[in-house]
Amino acid sequence: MDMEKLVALCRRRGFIFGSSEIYGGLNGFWDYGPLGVELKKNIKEAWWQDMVRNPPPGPDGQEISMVGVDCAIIMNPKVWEASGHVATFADPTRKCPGCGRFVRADQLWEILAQSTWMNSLIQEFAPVTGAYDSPKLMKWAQNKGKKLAPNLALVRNPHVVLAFLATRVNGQPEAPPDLKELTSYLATEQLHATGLQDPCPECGAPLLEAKPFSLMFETYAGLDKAAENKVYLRPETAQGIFANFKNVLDSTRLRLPFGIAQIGKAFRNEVTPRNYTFRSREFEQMEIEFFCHPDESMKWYQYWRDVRKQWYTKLGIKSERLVPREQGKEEIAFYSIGTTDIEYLFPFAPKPQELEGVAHRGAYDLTQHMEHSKKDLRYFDEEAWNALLAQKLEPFKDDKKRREEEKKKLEQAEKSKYLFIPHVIEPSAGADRFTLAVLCEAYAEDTLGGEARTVMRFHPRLAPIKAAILPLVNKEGMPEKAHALYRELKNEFNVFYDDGGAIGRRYRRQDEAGTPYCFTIDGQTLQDQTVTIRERDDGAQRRVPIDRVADELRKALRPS
RNA sequence: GCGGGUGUAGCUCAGUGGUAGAGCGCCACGUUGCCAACGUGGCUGUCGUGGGUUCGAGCCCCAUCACCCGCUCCA
Repeated sequence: MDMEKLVALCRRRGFIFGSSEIYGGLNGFWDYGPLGVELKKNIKEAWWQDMVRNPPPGPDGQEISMVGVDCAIIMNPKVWEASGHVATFADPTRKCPGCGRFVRADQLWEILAQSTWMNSLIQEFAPVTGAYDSPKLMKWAQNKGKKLAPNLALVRNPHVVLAFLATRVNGQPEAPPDLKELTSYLATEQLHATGLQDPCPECGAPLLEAKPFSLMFETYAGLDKAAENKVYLRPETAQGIFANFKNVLDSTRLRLPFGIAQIGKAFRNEVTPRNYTFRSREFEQMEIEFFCHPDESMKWYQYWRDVRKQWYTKLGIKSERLVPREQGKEEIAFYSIGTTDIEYLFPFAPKPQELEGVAHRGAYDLTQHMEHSKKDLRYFDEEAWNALLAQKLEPFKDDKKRREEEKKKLEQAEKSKYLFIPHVIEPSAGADRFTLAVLCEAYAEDTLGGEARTVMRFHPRLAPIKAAILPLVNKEGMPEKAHALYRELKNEFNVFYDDGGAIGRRYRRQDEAGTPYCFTIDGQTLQDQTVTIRERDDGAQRRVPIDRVADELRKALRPS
């Protein structure tokens, strides 16, 4: 499938526009048009219905407790210190003017030690003493260096660089330069103008000064744009859930295990927004934090991994394009016990791309918030504790004094085992990413009755328009009859009335919008009260009594 | 940020210095009997933006902006 064709259709039919397009747009931001907003709304509603209001039974067939929240986008900035976002999203980063790469300032030397050109260069030095000789370095600069580190000062201007280095070595023979200093000399072309410089691990060019490169959008709460008023637009919705963990517990009578869900916007100042809406700077997440006992967490991790994959399949994503992938050790977050990415093979990328991450986050988040907020976020398993008490105290039920003694003993010895920080399973899905996957998956070109057509094969639950109501021709009372049906269905469904142009053209228009059904009122309708149902996917037609039409739609739109 | 590409009607594009065009779409009227029918009429442009060269610039030159494609991040 050709991505450009999809983008063109989305624009032409009003699914997706570039944000603020009349001013030339804004990179990384997108608007949903009349059809797009319905599609995305249907996706979010399907998720809410299937995950929050009616999640599938648990691993042992039990009911799952799920509730929702809707938190503010802007939170107390301490939330982001606790979550680790301020630290990991705002590391001092140095940019390379040569190749444009960003390098974490604090890891520069570790990264350099692994770089290709550095490893090649280092072989030119004597292994133990670190001594060097100029002709060897000159030779390296003129051969290997040209390929491996084209922007390195030593490569660009070897005579000058080696002269500087010689001056340094001869000037202080009692204190020879260490490898770090040596490398800096080799990266410096104009010592007196710039001072010693640090090379880019990729191309060797002198790196610019370190700057905090924050992926979080910043703004100010209040009129005074002072540092103490700085706040962030949330980079994920999850932290609102963790911050409200205790509120939800205290206000709902929920017991472990249970989940809290949230759908909402999140913002990341991505370096490179790309691939249509796939990597946007403003996007919407559908997140669950499922809290459970540490001993049961693996069971729940597997449960959510399977439930989430099945959900996508159920809504029409073909299984061969949808792949769960267990993250490897090198990419997994340090606090995570296991993470599965559910990926979709988009037309724009050779490899499947992440739609959702199902992460086992252990007790990391609640522990962090406990430390930073100084609030006790532990969970006391009262039921289990009471059950234990009842069992252990049973022999002493007639001896009140003895019972109290035993109870005290038990409390000292056992009670702490029932007080713990829950573990968390986090299925975190991208609403815009799934919307894009649905669009890609739905797009099809086929022939119908010998004519080529473009059709969006959305699952009926997701289709922006559920049905079109069409009078076959605009006479003999057909428009009136059709309009009455339209008025009735409109109470319950998003339906569309169209009497413009020939019937064939109207069918094709609905095909491009992905409308699964067309109800056509014709001459026969006026006699026997039946209408034609025309199916989007194959153009097949059948007659149905006009008062059964709403039932047909209801049946097609039922979740399971 | 860096490199490469693109920018003319809603869309796809033509227009190599001399009056801005075509097809599709869209709108109106007529027609209509199940798959992008037909007829008639109509709307649509700071030729991305700013400057320069020229008697004259959509076209040549400079600058600038936006978007697209490739490089470290991620839902």
